[in-house]
Amino acid sequence: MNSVPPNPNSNSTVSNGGAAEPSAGSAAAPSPTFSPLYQQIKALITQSLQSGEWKPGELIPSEVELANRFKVSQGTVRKAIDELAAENLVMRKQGKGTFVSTHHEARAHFRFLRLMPDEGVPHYPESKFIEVKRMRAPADVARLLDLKSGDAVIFIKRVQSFDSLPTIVEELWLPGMTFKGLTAERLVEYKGPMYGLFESEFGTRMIRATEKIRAVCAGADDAELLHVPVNTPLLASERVSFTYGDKAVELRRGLYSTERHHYHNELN
Amino acid sequence: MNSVPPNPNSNSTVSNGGAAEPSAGSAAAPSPTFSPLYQQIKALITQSLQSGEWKPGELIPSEVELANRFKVSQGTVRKAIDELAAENLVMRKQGKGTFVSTHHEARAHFRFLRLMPDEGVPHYPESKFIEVKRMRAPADVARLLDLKSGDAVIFIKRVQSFDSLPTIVEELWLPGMTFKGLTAERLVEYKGPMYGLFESEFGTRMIRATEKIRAVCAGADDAELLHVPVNTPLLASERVSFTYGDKAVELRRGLYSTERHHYHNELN
DNA sequence: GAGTGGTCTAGACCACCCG
DNA sequence: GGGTGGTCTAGACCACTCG
Repeated sequence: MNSVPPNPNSNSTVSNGGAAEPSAGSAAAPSPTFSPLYQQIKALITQSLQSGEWKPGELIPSEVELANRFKVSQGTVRKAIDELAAENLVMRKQGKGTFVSTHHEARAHFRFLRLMPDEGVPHYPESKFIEVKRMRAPADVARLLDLKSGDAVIFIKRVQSFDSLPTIVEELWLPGMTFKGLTAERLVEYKGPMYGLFESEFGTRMIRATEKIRAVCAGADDAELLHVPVNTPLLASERVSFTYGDKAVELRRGLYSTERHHYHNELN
Repeated sequence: MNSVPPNPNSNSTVSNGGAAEPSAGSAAAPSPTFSPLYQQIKALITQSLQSGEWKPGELIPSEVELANRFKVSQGTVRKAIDELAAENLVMRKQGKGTFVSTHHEARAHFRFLRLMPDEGVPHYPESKFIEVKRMRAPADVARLLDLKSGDAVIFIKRVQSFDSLPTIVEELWLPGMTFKGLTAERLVEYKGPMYGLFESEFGTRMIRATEKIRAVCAGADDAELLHVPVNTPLLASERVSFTYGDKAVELRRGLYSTERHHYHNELN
């Protein structure tokens, strides 16, 4: 019994401190910056996602294939993919394979849209665009998007309606660099969530976002757009969305009418 | 090579459809209700948590010990504990062991309190209790807490202040059954988050919650309590909190002043 | 039946903590 | 130095999908 091969830590493309030489038992400090193998694999897979080697909606190579490619065991790439799945970058489907997540799916639509109807089933709103223009980033926008004040940004203002009832008025700022060529026409003709368009047309996938929410009173303009009396209380949300590498690529300020809807949240 | 023992699926306390008999290869349908071993282990561990065999803050048995107890491999209990840790029921500490999570820790305090200061570091507010009484559950409260209308509930109203500035006014309803003996005195003298008291004194641990958020205008009473003008816009939150077994054990309705604070959320 | 993800095991070794 | 969680491997088998 117990005659397993010495497990030479399978040298490979990736490693920690030392290059190879796993033989002796007491040499080389345990590497001050220790990073597990599966984290390195995860980073490599993430790179392939970011670079577009595997596009949203597509099937990525199987676990065994990736294990061979990276010269590690299947269990290790498995753990890497587990984390990517937990972060919604990838979706596993037993018997079929692992797919790159996409914002073109019913499942993804309510990951960022948290406004739910008080009654009835959630559904996606229709958009009406009020304004789309290129401009220079104001100081506050520049700061949140990690740009320089005065850098080119695209500004979008729209109203979203559920069952023809205007409920959300939103202003968006996007880095001009990243969204070169985004036009009002393209926005209007596009059906489905805006993040789907960003992903398909500009190769920019929203990964996560942070949101700050307040209560405010409706001003005259917004009251008119939302068909509510002036001074109606509204939810005000400020959202910054991030793509790969924690890069901020969208600032979105929304006003939500909460007459027939509420902001839904799960605390875990 | 390749002379591993036949892996008799190690019969055990737990199992799926068939009792044992893992020998033949083609008998017994693959059990219509298949539940992985690690899920069964997870359920068993959860039972021990719920029953109080291991109390909040305490060390639970080591992975190898649990593996022996349940007659499974360490890897299997590991996967079970992984999920419990992901659900915040348990906390792993390398080199020390696995501990039952508790609401008495700085880490846990902001899991349910999402109101953050616009500037400065988050800290926990001071409470001032306005009212504590036993009453019969109104219909809407009964429905949300899964009680019968008229069942005994405890009603609590309090104001919470950050740096002596009143910011939150909250009304809570708790099932009288679960929180027998909860008094105003006990609440007042207790320092720290209320969920800590619930856990220590009543053996009821809050696991998760759902929240619905709206914008409203301050009425006269609430405006006075929060030191804001009447009709100031406020965030209104309705939270239902759950303990083990998805049992609702708290209804909390809060009004938040968002002059100097905001509701913070992460979208993943 | 072949391929993919999902489960389970057994064993080795590593990083971390503490007495 | 011994215990605990954390990583990694290798291999077997299961559940699911699809042609």
